Amino acid sequence: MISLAEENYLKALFNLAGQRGEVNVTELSKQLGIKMPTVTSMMKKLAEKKLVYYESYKPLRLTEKGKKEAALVIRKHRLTEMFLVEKMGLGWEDVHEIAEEVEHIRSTAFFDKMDELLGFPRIDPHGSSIPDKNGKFASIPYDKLCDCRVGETVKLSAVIHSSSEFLKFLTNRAIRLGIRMKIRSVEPFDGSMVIGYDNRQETLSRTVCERLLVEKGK
Amino acid sequence: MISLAEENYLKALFNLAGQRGEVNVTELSKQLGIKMPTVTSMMKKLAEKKLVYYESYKPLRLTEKGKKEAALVIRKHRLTEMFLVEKMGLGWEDVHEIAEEVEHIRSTAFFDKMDELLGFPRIDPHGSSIPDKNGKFASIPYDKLCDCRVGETVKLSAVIHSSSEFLKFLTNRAIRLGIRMKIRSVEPFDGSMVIGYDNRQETLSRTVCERLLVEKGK
DNA sequence: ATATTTTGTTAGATCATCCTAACATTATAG
DNA sequence: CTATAATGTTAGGATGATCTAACAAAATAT
Repeated sequence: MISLAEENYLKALFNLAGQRGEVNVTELSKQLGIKMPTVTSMMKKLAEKKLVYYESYKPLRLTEKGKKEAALVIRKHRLTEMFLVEKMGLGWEDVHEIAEEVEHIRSTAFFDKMDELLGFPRIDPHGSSIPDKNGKFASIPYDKLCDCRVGETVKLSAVIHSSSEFLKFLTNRAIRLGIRMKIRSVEPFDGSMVIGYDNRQETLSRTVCERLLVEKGK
Repeated sequence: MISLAEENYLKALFNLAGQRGEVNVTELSKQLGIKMPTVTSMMKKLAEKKLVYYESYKPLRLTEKGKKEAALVIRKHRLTEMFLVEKMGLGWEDVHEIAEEVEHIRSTAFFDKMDELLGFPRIDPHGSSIPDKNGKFASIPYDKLCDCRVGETVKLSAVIHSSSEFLKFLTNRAIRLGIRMKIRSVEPFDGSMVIGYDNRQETLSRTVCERLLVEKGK
């Protein structure tokens, strides 16, 4: 049995693990707001449960089992967020916090029902992939907006690591999932882009463009 | 701040407190499946928080503050059950267990939204009263079926302490909220009643009749 | 009215999760 | 290539919620 605390560690590990799948104790500690010694001892416990690979002074990695468990928590989180937004009419800014609690509910029937009512979506309201019942992510080949070229027209399909500030930023500019954007120009100096959409035009910083995932030729 | 464990004690105290509002340590211990010494020490803690009146060897009583907090948990539980049944299409038998977890979610917005989507019901799918945001129960003057007299016709409006076995029992006999029942006879020996409804007739034990809440003259 | 049973409390332990302070290792910068 | 900084671990302690064993009070039964 995986406790609520353990689930939070697994989820954080999953979210922090980049391409290499490695995470520092310091990073994890900051992400969770939990002091490093506590993290270390929890890593030992998770290692005993075969959920993480842990060796002193080495970076942390999830085992396959750990990845699956993390994915199942993420599934519950994302289904909840989507359900709250789409079926209950709550605001994007409110749902994350609620989902942080709901994601720990044991009943799979509850989440499977949400899944069904939502029509088995593979993408959540933030544009992130929703793992299936087995913890598998559907791989959807997105490109970062910042990797596109001037003149391309693309469809905004997902948003990375959305904080509520970021979501407000996007909302304020009427940037939402599904819109077509045309890249009018790129500033070589700082990588900011001028984007046209919906009869309007905005300059987006590199930081923003790295977080907007698009599909080309759509 | 009231912890999850504390909320469970308050809820159990509320549910066990009858007319007199008093509960034994033994009863509470059995209800929660927690050993008596643990209950005693929790009572001391809740007394410090002004949620219960506690004196050694005396029955336990909730304070007004304790009643309010308990009512708020019960509100969340009942709204959840109703939402799961009415809006998500889950079965009555499944929802109790899920609601036991959901009821501890902090966000009041979440439950207020359920309330709104359900049309601000004051009665839940089990026929129990749903407290409002301030922890107030709408007083609905029900009578127990067993307190009615032969010949009376009454409307079934609520069901007390519904276990899934009890709900199945009722379903099997097509006894559901809203039906009119006529009391055909009462057995003085054991208090069982013969009831007519929907062109059928059933004998209900005293135990069952104590759990069926009805409105007279309706 | 005393003995027995039931009920409730105290004392002391365990387990999970967290903490701080001190120490150890690894990485980095002169 | 050492000195310093950053990162990670160990040791020991706190808190919340639980337990068992032993004791105390209250209720009950003969």
